[in-house]
Amino acid sequence: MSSIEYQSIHEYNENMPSLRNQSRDLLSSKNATMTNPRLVVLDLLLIENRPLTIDQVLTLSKGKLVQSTLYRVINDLRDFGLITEFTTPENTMVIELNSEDSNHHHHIFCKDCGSITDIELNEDLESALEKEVAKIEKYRSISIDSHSLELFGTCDDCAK
Amino acid sequence: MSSIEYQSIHEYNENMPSLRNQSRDLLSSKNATMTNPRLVVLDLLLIENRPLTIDQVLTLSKGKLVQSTLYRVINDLRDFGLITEFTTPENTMVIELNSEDSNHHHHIFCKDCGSITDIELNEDLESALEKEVAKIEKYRSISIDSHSLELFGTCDDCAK
DNA sequence: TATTAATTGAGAATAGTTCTCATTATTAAT
DNA sequence: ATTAATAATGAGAACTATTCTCAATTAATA
Repeated sequence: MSSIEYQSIHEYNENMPSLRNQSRDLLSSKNATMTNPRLVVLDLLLIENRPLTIDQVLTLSKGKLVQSTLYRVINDLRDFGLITEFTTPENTMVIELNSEDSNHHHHIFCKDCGSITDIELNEDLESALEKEVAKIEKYRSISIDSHSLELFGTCDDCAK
Repeated sequence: MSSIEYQSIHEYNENMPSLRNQSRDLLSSKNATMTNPRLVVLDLLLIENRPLTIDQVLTLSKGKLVQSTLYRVINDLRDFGLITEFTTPENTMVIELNSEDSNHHHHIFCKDCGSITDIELNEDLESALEKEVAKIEKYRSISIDSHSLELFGTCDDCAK
């Protein structure tokens, strides 16, 4: 994986009032204790606005996070319902903010640089998919809670 | 995960001539050296006819496989193109036979017992999906090699 | 059957994640 | 504001899944 993923166009520090307030709001909406590591993780997810791997979070936070704390904080934030956790095809853990307005979406994985991009299917296809899932449920007498479409390929930057 | 996954209705042993011959044929079709661990893994995938986790393979092989050898054999068989490797939502490695006649398919994961079931989408939906993927490729200027739909839920047995 | 090349078995090494527990920070109540 | 009670952190140990190492074994080739 190239190092491009570890760079950010944003210069993050903890003195960005509106950012920090958004993170505070997220924690207080869940009645969660407001601690620094939690705020740092939320700040990063808010400012980057994309799924991040553990390594990316550690790198982007520039030594402000202890690894064991990060893992614990991720589990906490997931339990609060603030983030979602998933893994790449190469089995790397990725976290993503559950924003209020974010619709159901899927992911594209670039096999070269490891970047992960959110995509939404067009409405017709998504509803066709849901109908098909309903059919499968009925036909197999199983109950399906959720589905996820993963696309694997090469992103534009890496194709060059 | 319940232990039901580790049981099999098949009584496997190495003296099943047609089974063993199928495994031999698979290896020779790839000009691969014919060793016992490789044959045991292929035998199991053939007789079980479903995706298997590492633990399932170890258990079903009843001590005939050494763990480090199993991992190496899995990598070999994958490199030969005989099996495919993927992971469950809980990050467990799963292997599956690449049978000649197996079409493109997807997986249902039961979150209770961990069973994995193959499904095929109906043709119309699969082709709609492919068209949508082509659109995404064009629109995002990326190239997509493959896609996978994962369904998460509870299987009939576990729903009881 | 002998020689060469490939694979195995057993355990050590590694990487990713979770656990432990004493210390520190946060919250709630005064 | 201060204090007491509760919760979370930091640092490293422990654990788990996977890969690596290498001498011994097995398979393929001539």
